[in-house]
Amino acid sequence: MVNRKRADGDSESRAAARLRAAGLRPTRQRAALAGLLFKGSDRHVSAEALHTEATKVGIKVSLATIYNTLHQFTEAGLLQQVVVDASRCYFDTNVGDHQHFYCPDEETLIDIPGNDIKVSGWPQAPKGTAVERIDVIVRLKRI
Amino acid sequence: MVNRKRADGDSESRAAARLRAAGLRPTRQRAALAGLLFKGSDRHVSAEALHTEATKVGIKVSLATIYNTLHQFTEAGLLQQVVVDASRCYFDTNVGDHQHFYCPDEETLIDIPGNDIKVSGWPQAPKGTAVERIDVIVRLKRI
DNA sequence: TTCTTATTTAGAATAATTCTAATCTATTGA
DNA sequence: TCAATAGATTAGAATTATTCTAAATAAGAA
Repeated sequence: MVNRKRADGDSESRAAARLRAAGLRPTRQRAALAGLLFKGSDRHVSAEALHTEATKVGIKVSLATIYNTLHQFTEAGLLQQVVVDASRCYFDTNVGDHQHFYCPDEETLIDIPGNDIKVSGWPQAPKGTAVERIDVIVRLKRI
Repeated sequence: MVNRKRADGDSESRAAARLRAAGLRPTRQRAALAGLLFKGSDRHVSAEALHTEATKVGIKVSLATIYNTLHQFTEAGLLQQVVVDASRCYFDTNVGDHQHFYCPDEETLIDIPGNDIKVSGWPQAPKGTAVERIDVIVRLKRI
């Protein structure tokens, strides 16, 4: 019998390979969190929400490690930060070219494919700087 | 002789009229802060920075009032909030159609006129919602 | 194994913001 | 003009999200 703790052991070992490729030591916590984050379709998570979710499925991890991990993943290009309002920040597993709808009422983000939305005509970046990235938030209201 | 505390009494009384028009009682603190905010050209201020500035020019006002006032002004359409990263939020005296460059190194915002920059092609807003506003942050990096 | 170094952890510290309850002040109307 | 009242301001406590710290643990190399 294979040494395996859970049914999703596969997604964790895939995660481990992915971490190694990104230059991150695949520790138990990082592999487990990567397993959660990259298992299904794209997600937008807050640190607190991920901590709650991890705890719920039996991953023992501290909130400090959640923050460390989210930032390391972001550094490594596995995640992207989306800031929608003061002190409400999400980590997005979709790191491709895309933008977001934001519903303040439900505090949820919805992806807008980069192929759909276009930004054009910004002025030249100030001397000594270059454009790193362009973030668009299409803010919604309930009607 | 006219009853006037400072040379900028005029900008304060203009501010008072503006507050009244916005449905806000023109108290001493609000008039003084409006005087600071709307005197010159457009600005991007943080709560802390405005408090420091107010204190420096002799306006006696608590930080709580700064926050209250900035939010009330925003409600009233005199200011607009710009969120650039987790827990760094600015209030913008330019409430017209425009967007921003953001330099993370210097933590400064630069206006991009709405005539210059264009966003197009976003999908239909989800059922029951409408687009309230579109915010674009052109993030810069030092080169 | 054992060693070394990176990682994780609990809990303290920090920072920005909001809340609270008491005090004060602008406006209203007598 | 003045008192009443509703709204505004205040200091300081509370809250929230996040980061820091120093000790304990675990991964990878020898």
